[in-house]
Amino acid sequence: MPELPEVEMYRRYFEEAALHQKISAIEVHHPKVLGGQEQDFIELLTGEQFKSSGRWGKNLFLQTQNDHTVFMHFGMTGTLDYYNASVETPKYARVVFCFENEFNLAYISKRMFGRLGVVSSIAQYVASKALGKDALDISVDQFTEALAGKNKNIKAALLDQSITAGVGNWIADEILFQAGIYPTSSTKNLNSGQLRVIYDKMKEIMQTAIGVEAVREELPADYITRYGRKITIDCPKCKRPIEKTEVGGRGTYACTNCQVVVEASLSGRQAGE
DNA sequence: CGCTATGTTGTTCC
DNA sequence: AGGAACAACATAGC
Repeated sequence: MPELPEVEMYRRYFEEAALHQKISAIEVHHPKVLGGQEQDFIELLTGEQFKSSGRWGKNLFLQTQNDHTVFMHFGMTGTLDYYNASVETPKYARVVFCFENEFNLAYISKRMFGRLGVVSSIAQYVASKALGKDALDISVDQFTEALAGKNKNIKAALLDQSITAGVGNWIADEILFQAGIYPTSSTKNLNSGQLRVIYDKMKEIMQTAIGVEAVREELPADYITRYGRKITIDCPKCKRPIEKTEVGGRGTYACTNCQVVVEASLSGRQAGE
């Protein structure tokens, strides 16, 4: 379920569980998630110890004492599991790090959309994927600059990892709901005040989600993503039904009453600019 | 059976 | 050039 807050939880879980232990073996149950890197991956990492971790957007990085960096992207259905080697390997475990203490760390990917591998540095990976700044690190000026000159709907822009990294489909909906802006509004029509609100909500929602350890049911009562998609809810603010549409090819939830479609201003220049 | 799904990438068309 | 639309990837659940 990994958007930025979930991946941050995975990072903390990893830090508490699996640092400073020698990797005695690596089991590759499904080579495809390594993207053809299987031999290098095993050779470079066997015998190493993880000493630190990092995160950039939805990507997790595990770094060894000899400065090898393992990247992990989880697709739609990935997670980590640290477990005693004496118990059964978890279902959908694709790559398993076996440590000398008889515990294993499994990279799990049910739908096989996730990928992992070894790179020389976080910076190298970020550059190769052309990722924008992490959604928790980006400044409002950098956010505004990254959107400058774009003409795409704001929801697609938020999901664009090259603009800012870490926003997924649910958080994009939540940001725009909390900001009161309809998802199809074009970035070119948003003024600096509106961009500021979107930026502030993005940070606030990320931090709130991390604060509840990414447990959806513990999100604030006025969040539309609190119950997931199985429960049809009414708008927490105006009580009218939440609309389900498709924007940018993704299922999209919004309130047509509380979220305004921002149109081009007739004057050609907007107030406050 | 048909449809949808917390994501990314590549193609094609405009 | 940039953006939209769409398919592909693999699997489960409704």
